[in-house]
Amino acid sequence: MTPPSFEELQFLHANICQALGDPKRLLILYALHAHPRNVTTLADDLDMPQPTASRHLRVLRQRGLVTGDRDGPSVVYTLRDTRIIDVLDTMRQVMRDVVAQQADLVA
Amino acid sequence: MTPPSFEELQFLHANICQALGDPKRLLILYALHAHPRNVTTLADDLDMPQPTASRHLRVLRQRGLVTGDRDGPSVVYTLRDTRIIDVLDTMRQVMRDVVAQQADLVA
DNA sequence: TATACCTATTCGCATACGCGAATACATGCA
DNA sequence: TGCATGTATTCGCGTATGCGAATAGGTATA
Repeated sequence: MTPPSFEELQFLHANICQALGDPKRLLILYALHAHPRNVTTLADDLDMPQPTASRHLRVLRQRGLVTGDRDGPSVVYTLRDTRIIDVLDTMRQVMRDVVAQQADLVA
Repeated sequence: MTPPSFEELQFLHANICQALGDPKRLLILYALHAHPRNVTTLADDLDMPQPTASRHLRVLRQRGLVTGDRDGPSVVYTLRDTRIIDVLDTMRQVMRDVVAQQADLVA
């Protein structure tokens, strides 16, 4: 993959990185990866107020990371691209390695 | 990989995601991936003030994404884990696909 | 239309973040 | 010890972001 220009990195930040910039949104992404849900159910499952979940879902939807399909009175939200989960899992592994390496320095 | 708890996601956010939360830091990571550099050279190459580069490097260093090794009067910064670049490249591809899909909706 | 349910938005506030400018700190050499 | 080079930090400011609370909007059914 060719190295990105600063303009592309600005887009990347605005469209993806910024969306990953809140732990509750990460939690929502993993939850929707487990299975799609509407806002009320999601908010209840994740123990957060419905407006909070709705606001976070808007951020994720505007950036195309989740889709919302109306089903009668409710809107079912779905994770659009599972590569996002791959990305987050890789980050988790990197984080673990970093922590392990820092622990070695102390030992 | 087992699903993460909210606590782990808070750590992930604080240690990795937050570090990727500025386009200039993404630029720095790609630049150091190309080859290690000291702060002054990096700032000059990326056309940003030296204190700005130093501040961003501190964020990346504190989270273990880059390392700084002193070499005489200067400190050479190196990307610690190239999986970070893999992660960013995957994000770029996801972004491109999202944009392409949005373009299809208009066409 | 009226009602109930689900979803989205607005407002005010507090917090967090990045920057420019200036400056302090550290290292190596004469 | 001075001096030059390179690095890191502090301060004040403006901006961005998330939240709680309240409320507005939208959809289906009677």
